[in-house]
Amino acid sequence: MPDTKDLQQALLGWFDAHARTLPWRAGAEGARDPYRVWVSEVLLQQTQVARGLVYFERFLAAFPTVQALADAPEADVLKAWEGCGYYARARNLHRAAKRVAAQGFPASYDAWRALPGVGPYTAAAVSSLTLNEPRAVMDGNVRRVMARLHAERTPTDAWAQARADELLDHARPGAWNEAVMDLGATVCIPKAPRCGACPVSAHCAAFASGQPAQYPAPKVRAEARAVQAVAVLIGDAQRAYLEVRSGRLLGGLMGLPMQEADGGDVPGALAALLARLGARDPRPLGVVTHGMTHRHLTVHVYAAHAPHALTDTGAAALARLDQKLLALAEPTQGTLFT
DNA sequence: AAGCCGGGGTT
DNA sequence: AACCCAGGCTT
Repeated sequence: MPDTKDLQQALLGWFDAHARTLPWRAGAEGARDPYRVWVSEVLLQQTQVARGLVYFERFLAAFPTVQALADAPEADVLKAWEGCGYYARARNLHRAAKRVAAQGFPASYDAWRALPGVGPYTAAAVSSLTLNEPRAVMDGNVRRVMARLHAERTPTDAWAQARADELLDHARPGAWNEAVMDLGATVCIPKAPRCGACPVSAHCAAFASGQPAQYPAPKVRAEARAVQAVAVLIGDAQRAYLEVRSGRLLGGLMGLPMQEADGGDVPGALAALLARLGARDPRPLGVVTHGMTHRHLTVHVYAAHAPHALTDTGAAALARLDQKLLALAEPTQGTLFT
């Protein structure tokens, strides 16, 4: 591509003037603190920067070093991750920290890629930012920027990675990667790109087309499945019987006993759940709806009695779903507005 | 290649 | 309420 040098110079010049100041960007370019960069990149998978900032500070306060993380019980790690979602990220980060604490930080892209929870994106980010290794990151921001530069409506992963590889500035790979992602996050945004503020609009085929937001075409998404379930509260909002969730959904976190209602058979699911718990005297508390990417949960919550040990709910790592379920049990303090 | 895994923001 | 966003792992 003839104008690659111009494009690189324009974008890096913009980045040098407008880079976001973020707590994981401390340290020399190409030689950043690997622990902070790694934690931030895992945290920022599927999480926007504004929200990631809160979790980053909380996580670093709880586990200031990779050794501290490796030494912590998994329950403590999940507690620090509570509410952030995709909890496999936290469990993989914890497993990987044990390896890093024993063997030292990986010294290459390939070594990073071998850690659990580190895929092509995270390995490229960490190896470029901390080792100055020339690896082009490819995430949602980069895919969108590449699609627009080339006016490509349907960029595949392989195509976008190849375009990112072509443009990578090998002299400053870390800064380049941050620059492309900052551009995608703050200027080349999905809905209404701010082309007037873009340092590379002169190189952009989508801008030239006059319809930059048409690139890339929106992805077809699977419809969320509606799921009915019942949950049983034994105890109250502060102390309740909690189970460790197993399986893929919210696995590893604590939560109220819950039972999916196959075919929408809520009474049947309630009966089955009460029988499993040896619980009696069910009393309806309310209904909670909770959206997750691939399903829309409607949970019918009942209070009941059973001889089970109660747990301090404030100390357990709970998903947002369970925080909503427990909120139904809060004592009614509603005299102010009645 | 396709489906699964949370949660929050915007409209 | 409906829609948008999105990396890694599993199958």
